[in-house]
Amino acid sequence: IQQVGFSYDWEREIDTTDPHYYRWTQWIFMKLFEKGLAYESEKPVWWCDGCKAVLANEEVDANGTCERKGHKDVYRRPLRQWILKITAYAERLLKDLDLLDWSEPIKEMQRNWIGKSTGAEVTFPLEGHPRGSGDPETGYPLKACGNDTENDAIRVFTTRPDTLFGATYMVLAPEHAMVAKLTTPDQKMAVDAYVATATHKSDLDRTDLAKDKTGVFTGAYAINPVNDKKIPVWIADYVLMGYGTGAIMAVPGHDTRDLEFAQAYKLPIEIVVQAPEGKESLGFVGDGVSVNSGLITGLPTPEAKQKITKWLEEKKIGKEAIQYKLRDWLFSRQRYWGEPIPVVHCAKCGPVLIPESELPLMLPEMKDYTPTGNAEPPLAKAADWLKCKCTKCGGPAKRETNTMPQWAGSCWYYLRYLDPKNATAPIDPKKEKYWMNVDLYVGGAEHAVLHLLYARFWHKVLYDIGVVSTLEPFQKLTNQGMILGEDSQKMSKSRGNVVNPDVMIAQYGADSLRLYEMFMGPLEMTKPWANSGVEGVYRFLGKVWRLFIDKEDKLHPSIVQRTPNAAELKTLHKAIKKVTEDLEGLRFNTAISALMIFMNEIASEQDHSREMLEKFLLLLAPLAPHVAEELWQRLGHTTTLAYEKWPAYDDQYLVEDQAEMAILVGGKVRAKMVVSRNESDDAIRKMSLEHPRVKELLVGKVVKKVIIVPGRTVNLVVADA
RNA sequence: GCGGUCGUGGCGAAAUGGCAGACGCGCAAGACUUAGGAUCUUGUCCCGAAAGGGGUGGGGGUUCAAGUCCCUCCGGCCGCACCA
Repeated sequence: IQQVGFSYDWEREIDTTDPHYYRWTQWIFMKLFEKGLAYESEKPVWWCDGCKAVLANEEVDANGTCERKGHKDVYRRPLRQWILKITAYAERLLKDLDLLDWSEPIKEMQRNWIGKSTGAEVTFPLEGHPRGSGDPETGYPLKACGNDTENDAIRVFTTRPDTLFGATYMVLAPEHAMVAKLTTPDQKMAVDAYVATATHKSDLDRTDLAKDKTGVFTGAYAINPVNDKKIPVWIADYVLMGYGTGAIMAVPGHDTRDLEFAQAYKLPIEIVVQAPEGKESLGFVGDGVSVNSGLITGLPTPEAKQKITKWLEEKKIGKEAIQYKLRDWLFSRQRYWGEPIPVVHCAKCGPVLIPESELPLMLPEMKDYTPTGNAEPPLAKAADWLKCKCTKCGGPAKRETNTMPQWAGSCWYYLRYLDPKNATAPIDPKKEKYWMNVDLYVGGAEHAVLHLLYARFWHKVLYDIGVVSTLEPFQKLTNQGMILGEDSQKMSKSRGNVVNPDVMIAQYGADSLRLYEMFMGPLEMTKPWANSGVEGVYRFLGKVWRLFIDKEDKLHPSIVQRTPNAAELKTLHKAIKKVTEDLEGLRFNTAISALMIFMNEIASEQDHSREMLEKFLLLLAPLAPHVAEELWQRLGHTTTLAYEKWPAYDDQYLVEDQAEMAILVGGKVRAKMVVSRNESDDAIRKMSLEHPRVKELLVGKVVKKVIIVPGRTVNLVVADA
């Protein structure tokens, strides 16, 4: 049986400074590059003028303050970066979630993060570029695309093509490449000023929903292709460059944001969807019936969407389209520590991979690997290392100075862990086949999106190039809940509520700490720490110890060689069954409580069967391994209990001869009776009706029905006579 | 705003739709002790002397039976957040 459990503590499981680990991580990058899944692009990074350094996202707080030194002068600055094209795998990452045994909330988080929307792309010609000025074949301006300044049309994405007739204006993101081209001379000053402020705003300012929407008219007009109406083109920062085409058709009648904007700037608003009975049509964003909408008037929203999309396709001015919220993955860091990216830059050939024979490419030894003071990464200071030859043309070239993020190693450590010393391949295919995929992955919910999405992406790429044989890396995923401080707040140094495990171990031992963490409550639940709780499980372990060991530190004389009696067997097998099933389901808290019940039940016995106590130790072992192992040895065993067979339970010992049943009259517990196990339903019915207390209650009533739940309850359904 | 999740004693929590509060903490009383912050025993949801009654965030519903299923409202936590 393969039971591989992993937790996200990978830097302890893998030697991250191992040159071979560098080699294969870089090798995977090369495969990504070869497949066109790694590309360079200008992307903004946080720059702190005070530190004179690039900051990581987590080093900038919500107000745009540098968390290192508290500098206020942090802003976005575009930088050449390596990007991985995770969006090319968006559909597979979404679809294959169905193959996984993960909790629904985590799957849902990934689905939201990937954010698939189905709708349509529609091309809006610009005024002054009539039909025919674009593509000669279609007779329509098709040269419409987000960043193409040769456009004579604007392309938008919408999930509501059925509201096209209500599109009364258009909005471009301030960064949209068409802005400069479109803007009329008299609007240029206003537009330039708006664009300048927008780029200096922090993301937080821009996405603050509480703030009023702002924007500027460009002076240009577009034509709504469904009704040939002339509509103004605006720019506004509520439209994001990073999603869709960076441009929208605004339908103020049926989009909350567009409505807000239209009201602020007195733009026309048209109602094109009739809301259902009792709801206001203005601002209605749900499904209704199309009105004032030409060929789709009278159709319910879903059908209207279909029909208008088909019409757009026929006219070659639009088509069905899918958009994802998922963005490509910014993969480079301006840090020293990290795997160097195995690329050289040649003036003639551009970015080129180094030869595979040169792997691993290690970091150069540097006296000073602090930031350079400009946006260049620290490696830019390693002059000798930097100089190299172009792989393609042999001419002079420079090494890439960005390094990989920590995510790189964490994306495939679970594979390398199975074959950590392999120098000729990332992993031996035989080992991969034997072990993969990971049966159980335990980690915090903080990895729900980033790590678990990145690792799945790499895994799928490795699948495509034949390195792994499974579509997904982690079959079952469980998120352990966070343990809060005793004040029910997140543990943090600043709150001073951090519980140090070393202190706990020194005071109570590792088994007590471990046992308490499992006993606190369900694994996946957030729960507060309580020192008194540790005390409780510590006492339990003390009780166990004293059961085996007497005051002279010798094996307790009450442990004798004898067959357990029926009562003991019942106690034992009850515990075996419960612990076995609970461990399977990761319900450690109730497994431990079953062991406590076992202890309570045998507490009053004069002597104990050795055989029974040995089985008990085996049950305890996974939960408190040190104590269990020590007692195992004290019993005279010379080998570890780790390799002993897990005890099996036998249902025959669990059968109760008698059961106490509750008698319910009209749904309320009114009496109790003891019945033997094999009593027939008829007999039970008779006994319950003859119970003196029940007889009293039944005066003036008739019993209409009797429902018997074996061994538990008898419910007498009554009515007035 | 959207998505998710959770509301049960003084506290952490149990409970295939079938006797709510298992187990542990805390508390109380007792035992053993020179002593106990060690250990053991007993008790501990609320009202009530008892008989009995009430009780799983509020309200409604389904069911012979609801902590559990459905609707609705309130509150906490987590994630995303102007995603067109």
